[in-house]
Amino acid sequence: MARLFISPLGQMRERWVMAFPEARVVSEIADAGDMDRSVAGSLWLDLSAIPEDSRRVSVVAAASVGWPVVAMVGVPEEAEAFSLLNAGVHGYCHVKAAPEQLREIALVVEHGGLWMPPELMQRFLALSTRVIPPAAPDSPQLNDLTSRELMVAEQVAHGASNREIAEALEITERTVKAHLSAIFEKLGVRDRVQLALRMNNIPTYSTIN
Amino acid sequence: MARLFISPLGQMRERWVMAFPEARVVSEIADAGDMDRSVAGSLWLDLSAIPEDSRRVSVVAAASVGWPVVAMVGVPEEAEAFSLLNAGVHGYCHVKAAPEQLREIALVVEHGGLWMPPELMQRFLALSTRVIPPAAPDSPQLNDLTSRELMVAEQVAHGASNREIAEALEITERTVKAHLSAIFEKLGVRDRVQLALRMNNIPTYSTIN
DNA sequence: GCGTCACCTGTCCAAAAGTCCAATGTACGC
DNA sequence: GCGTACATTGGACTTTTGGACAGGTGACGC
Repeated sequence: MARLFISPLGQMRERWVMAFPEARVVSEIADAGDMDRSVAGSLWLDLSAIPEDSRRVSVVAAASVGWPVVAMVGVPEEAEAFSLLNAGVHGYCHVKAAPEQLREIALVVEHGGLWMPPELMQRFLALSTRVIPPAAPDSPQLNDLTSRELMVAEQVAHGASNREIAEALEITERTVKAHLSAIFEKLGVRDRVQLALRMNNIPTYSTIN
Repeated sequence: MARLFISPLGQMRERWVMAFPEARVVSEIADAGDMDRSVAGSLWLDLSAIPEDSRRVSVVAAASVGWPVVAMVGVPEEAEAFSLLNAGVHGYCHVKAAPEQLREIALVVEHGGLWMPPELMQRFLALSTRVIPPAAPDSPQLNDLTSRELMVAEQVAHGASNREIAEALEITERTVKAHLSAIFEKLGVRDRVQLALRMNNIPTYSTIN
């Protein structure tokens, strides 16, 4: 199993060597061209010295290699973690992670898994229902809506005004309001904002409290 | 490393034995009470024979044991995968997965990772920006907002009314409106619904067209 | 000191959103 | 046929929202 570290400094940190004595290191992704892609392995990106706004492009470039990519940062942060996952990383950890942990992470990502610090993982799982595509809403109560009501609700879920909905469905604005009142009642929300959030599987204050 | 299978049939499938000759099996989660929790291990839930609507509770019960849980289903399906992840599973696979794959999955989840079929994983990562919590939005334009404006925007993102925001921030409803006007202007949205969607990284008609 | 900006507030006004009560037509099952 | 659910609309009304115009404070840099 081959491990390639990419660090602007161009040299291995002590911990990395302890975890993977045989690993190689380059200072830029472009320098990785000569590696043997026929063997399995993983790519380890040191992002700690790279400015926030160019991290994502580095990740995308690294991901194009084909090996799973682990992003290492100075301070793991929720929003960034999700952003980088979106860019294609399979691992996200502290740049000063202990050797045993590095090996653990390698094990996970090299076998098709996703790894991030436990707190982040927990948070990520808790929020995962949000990624459910709008086409497949999970709220059982939505079945209570009539077909027409559902059409109106979907428009609201996309930010449409009453007038726009009326035009789209070729009915009166008055009728839109009637449908909306029925929808609010059935779903237990109080206005279109909460409806929009509900339709997109996003919790609101009223659903929390 | 201990593996415990939970299957309504109460017996191991051939593939499971091939993957983990030493694994145990029980027919219900409640029957797992006598196991030794001091050693590390994983829980494998056979959900193929359990009706859709009670799968989630089974998972929650299993997750409470403390070991990582792998859910095995007849037909892996996107929406269900995300729902079960939310319920706490760390693995989601086909109930008829090959022994080598089962071992791979075990390796991943037992080392803190998340495993699901590659297609689902890819889809999941692609959608992951959606889970970005409102507290840490990724839209660059949000940096233009002042701290106070951001507070108001976040409240709206959770479905709060002007009155509620005013109370929460201890300011006048009038001031809330002033902040909102500034927010609409800066973010280029026209009303609170679109703001709420924007804050949650959900596209609206106006952002599409 | 002076300009700028964030922050806060006020009044007035108009539009949008939402509710209550009531009515009509249509489709469908028993 | 009759009851029920649905879709549609109207009138009248209240509440919420958002914009226009105007003004106050305090912090901070030059």
